[in-house]
Amino acid sequence: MTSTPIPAPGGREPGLADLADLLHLDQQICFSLHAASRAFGGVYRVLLKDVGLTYPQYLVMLVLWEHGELPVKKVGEHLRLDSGTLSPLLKRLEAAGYVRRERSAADERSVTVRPTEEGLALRERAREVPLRIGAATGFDLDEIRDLRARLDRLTRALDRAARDGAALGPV
Amino acid sequence: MTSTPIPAPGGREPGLADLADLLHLDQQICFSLHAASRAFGGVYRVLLKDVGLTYPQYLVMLVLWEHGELPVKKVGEHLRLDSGTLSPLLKRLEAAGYVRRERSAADERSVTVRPTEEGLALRERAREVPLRIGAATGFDLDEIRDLRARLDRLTRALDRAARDGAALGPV
DNA sequence: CACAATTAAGTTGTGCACAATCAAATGGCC
DNA sequence: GGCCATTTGATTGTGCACAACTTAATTGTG
Repeated sequence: MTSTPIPAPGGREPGLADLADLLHLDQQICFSLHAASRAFGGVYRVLLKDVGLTYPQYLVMLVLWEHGELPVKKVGEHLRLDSGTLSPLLKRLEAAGYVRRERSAADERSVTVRPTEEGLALRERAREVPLRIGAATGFDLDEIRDLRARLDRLTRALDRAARDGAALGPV
Repeated sequence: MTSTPIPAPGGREPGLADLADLLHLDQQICFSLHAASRAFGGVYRVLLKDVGLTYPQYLVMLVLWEHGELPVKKVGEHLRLDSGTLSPLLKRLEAAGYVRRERSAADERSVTVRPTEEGLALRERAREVPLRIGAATGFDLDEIRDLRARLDRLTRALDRAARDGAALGPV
């Protein structure tokens, strides 16, 4: 199939001004996202310093607090991270005493990650983090919900595009 | 000042359900952003592979294509990156032949980054990237604009919170 | 049972992000 | 001029993200 640069959902043909705009907006939407993600990282870094976790480690602990005990594979599915990222991260969490990793008896390929007592206790110390993050955003609940929905839709579209590469092929 | 966990802009007192919700939404908004940012990275990785740039390198080249020649400091201001990130990145771009770095004669502390002919030629090869990214998002121009505005507002709020730490202090 | 294909983790290598630190150059101020 | 704070990059160290590869265990199939 040949290129349809932007399949305008409204069915409207983009004019020249829109196209010129897009060449900038492209830069800006990805950059805005990148910047927002790093800004979040900065706030989490401050908040989690006392707790003793990095932001990705915090995400892993959130998953474990909720599910209690999971194979590495499942943790990766929840967070969309692969073993190349999780293996060293989990080792650091284990070295810090927050989780234990054990080979599954049922399936020797699988490694089960389980929060320790200390890891569970960490939940208390991180209890206030969500509210402070919420306050730092300056967004109210509805705005957060709405933004989250848009981002998730965006992620699904991007994942789809990257997977089947349909929109990415030669123009 | 004491804590006002979420200063609801609507003036509405958040109920218990909202608060419980927030403890999850917090996780979800930061995670959604994180995921969207990485999803973008994946699409850019595919698109830029042929061009021979990583996504952050592409951002630097965008800045240089637009401004022609800048001190490292200015590049960092445009992208919110510090020298610890830019120095090795720029060295890789120089090794690839896309930029040249020269000490400024006027101020020996400053290093000027200038795209080479090859670096400028790269612009042609990256010309279609924005449209393909736009197509991959599945968003139309208005949606992109709107999302960008929200993200920028979020980034400003988070930066402010991280800087003066007002919202981050002990509750 | 034997053997190929698949799956789960781990390992290695590259690159980005950022804190902390350092060195050199500059500019203001007495 | 001499001194000190500031500015600008570079360097070092830690950690995340991901591609490519390896190893070991499991599953499927003839």
